[in-house]
Amino acid sequence: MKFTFNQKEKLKSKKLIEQLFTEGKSVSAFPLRLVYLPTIFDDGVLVKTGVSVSKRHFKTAVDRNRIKRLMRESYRLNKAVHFNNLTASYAFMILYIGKEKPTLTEMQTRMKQLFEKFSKNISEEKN
RNA sequence: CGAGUAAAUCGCCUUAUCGCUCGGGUUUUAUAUCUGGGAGGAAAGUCCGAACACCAUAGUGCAAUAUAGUGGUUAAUGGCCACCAGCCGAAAGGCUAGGACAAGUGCAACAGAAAGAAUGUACAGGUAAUGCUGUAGUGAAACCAGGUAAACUCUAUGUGGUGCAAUGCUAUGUAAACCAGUGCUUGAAGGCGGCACGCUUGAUGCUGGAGGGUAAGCAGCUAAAGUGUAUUGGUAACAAUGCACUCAGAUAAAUGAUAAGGGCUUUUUUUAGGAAAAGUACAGAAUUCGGCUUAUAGAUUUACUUUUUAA
RNA sequence: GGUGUCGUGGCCGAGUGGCUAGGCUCAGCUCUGCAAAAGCUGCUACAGCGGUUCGAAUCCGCUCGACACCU
Repeated sequence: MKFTFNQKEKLKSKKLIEQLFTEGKSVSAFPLRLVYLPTIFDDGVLVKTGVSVSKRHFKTAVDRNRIKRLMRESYRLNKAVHFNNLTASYAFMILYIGKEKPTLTEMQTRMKQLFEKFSKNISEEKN
């Protein structure tokens, strides 16, 4: 896996997203929250991910864009380490539930914690 | 110099690494790689005006609604420009929904004799006599006429509706299926701007129930009332002509992240060199334009005013 | 992206341009041995900024916020 995050790796289908929120499970590492659901994709991509920030906590579009960009950036840099040995394929949605504007380093550490929690949950489910 | 007024402009830069997105080329159709482009003055609010698209855009009457000095400007406007008038300011200058109450209807709390079909206080003047006349007092407005239309209204001028989630095409699924009601020339239900008249379409229909599918792609989608500049006409808004340029097109939604260096501002320190710290606004395209309004750290330019105060 | 509706004390909610009703809550007092109930008294409001007007919650404009609808 490379440090990429292009169109194919983004979660775009409206239908899938609705299914994800109704049936999916979640892990959280404040201020992040990951909703996931095992899914099979037609185009052979292992993981599709979307990001989201609430309009309630951040009024202006500039702030929301900034946080989403940081989330995408930290996802891009950290996904290789954690998902290389993933067996099933998943749909992800990462939500920002905090109220303060984060920095990249904060975001990265939280993202790592989130993924560690996630892989722990997965292995427990198998056992 | 300070204080102020008006108009206009800019609103961080450079390099490297890792990414995102659109167009083009090569290779392959999984991709890989090369190359070019990639937020704003307000992209915002959606307050006006248009372009464009659809609604099968006959007509008459009644409603509804917008604007309001005069002239000009424009594709158009409720915008803009010039002039007049009124108000504010010492001035430069700013603000103004700025028609009509002698067409009709309404409204005017409290106070006051009295705010329209009702009557009189004090003082002064005057008379044969009397609110007959003036002043005071109340009030935003008062001696008999007025005020108020961002009150109804009248006058003049104008106005179809819905918005790119418009609209067209393709794909998937089944079902022109089932149940109940209603209707088929004795007319259900629509269309013609809101209502009425009138006109018109009209039956495999319309309404409800239960149930099924999609919620995806393409076009619309960016070369235009375009941008820059010069000249000419016009007091100006603006117009005409010449030359040059091509400048985002995403769709769970790209335009980013990090590092280093440099600008700029403030503070501290230092003896005029520098050093350190902090800060570097408002804010993110979504069919496209012309305005208006609102937010905005800081910087620059031009023109003008100057009562006071200092020189 | 577009269209529309609304904003009055802590909560609900009425209001012709002329002193912003009423109920619930809260606080104090009366009553009680103490509470509850009841009674009396009080507190806190027109989303913000301008304009029209003698006077604005009300009329007009702008701004802010909340909610609903259109695929």
